[in-house]
Amino acid sequence: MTQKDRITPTAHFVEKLRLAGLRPTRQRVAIAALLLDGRHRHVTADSLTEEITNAGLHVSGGTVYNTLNQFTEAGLLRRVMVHNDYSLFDTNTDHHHHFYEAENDQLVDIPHDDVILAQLPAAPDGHEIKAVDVVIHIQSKNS
Amino acid sequence: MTQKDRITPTAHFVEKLRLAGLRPTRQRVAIAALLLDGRHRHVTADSLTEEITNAGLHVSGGTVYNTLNQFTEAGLLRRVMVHNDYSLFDTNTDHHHHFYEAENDQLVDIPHDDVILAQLPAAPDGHEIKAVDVVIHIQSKNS
DNA sequence: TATCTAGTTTAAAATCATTCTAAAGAGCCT
DNA sequence: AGGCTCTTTAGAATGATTTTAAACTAGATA
Repeated sequence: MTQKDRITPTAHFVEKLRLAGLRPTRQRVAIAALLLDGRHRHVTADSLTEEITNAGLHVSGGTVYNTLNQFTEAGLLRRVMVHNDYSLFDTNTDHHHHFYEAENDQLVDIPHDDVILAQLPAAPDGHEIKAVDVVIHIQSKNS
Repeated sequence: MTQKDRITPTAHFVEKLRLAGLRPTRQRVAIAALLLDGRHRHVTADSLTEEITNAGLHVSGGTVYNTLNQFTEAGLLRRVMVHNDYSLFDTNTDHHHHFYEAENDQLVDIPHDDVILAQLPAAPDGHEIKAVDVVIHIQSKNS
């Protein structure tokens, strides 16, 4: 297969990584191709490793973690806090919030037009707001 | 010292635990006396263990964790999600939110009169809202 | 008050996500 | 190609939390 056959050419991700100040290694390009294709989803180190394996590739565990952290630091991913059991990464870095259903350990995006924050409190003296994380915990009605 | 000398008599916590459906064991009463005295603060399993030690008592690590979880389940404490490194428990179970300063790993309550949520989105079909967690990440301006 | 039993506590081992380590490998500039 | 630095790797280490199996206790009952 030629490069032309791909929807998103490798060169695109190489460029994206360079812009983020990350050297485009084979591993990082592969992970970028899986995660930074514009689709919005939530991954864990584990689920990503599985995807990599399913794609017939191999990236060591340590590198998966490093890459996830580097991508987050570079603003290519967003870390979502829902519990202390493991880290969740969101490929949607736009400002948005989540519903979290503990029963199934399921995270769902809140439609962005469902305005939530009408007003933010002022940050304490000498500080500025960096990010706002809203997690609405939900449960099935029959419980 | 007599029971009368104490600000909050042990009987009060024994009752509180009974109401929560928890057998008032020596360990649980001790922890309740430390955490459920009405003061608002944030503790970790570690900081609580330290407090217990400073009070001249001893409760095993496993029990500290169990108790923290049971109190949370019973609604006597609230678990706050700020990072994946360890669990934080809030003795203030009222509806309120937090500022989180990653630099110093510091959690600060948002004054309850600083209204944030003007409107909540509807929960997905068949679900209801159990809790809303808002964490505003802040950082010092000179960085 | 002595006895019983289910619920608790204990110390220690086990778990598990994540980070660290030291050595081998790969971009990339000249 | 040579070389220098950044990366990756497998495996060991870390650290918070949970689990284990045995010892203990609250509270009910006789």
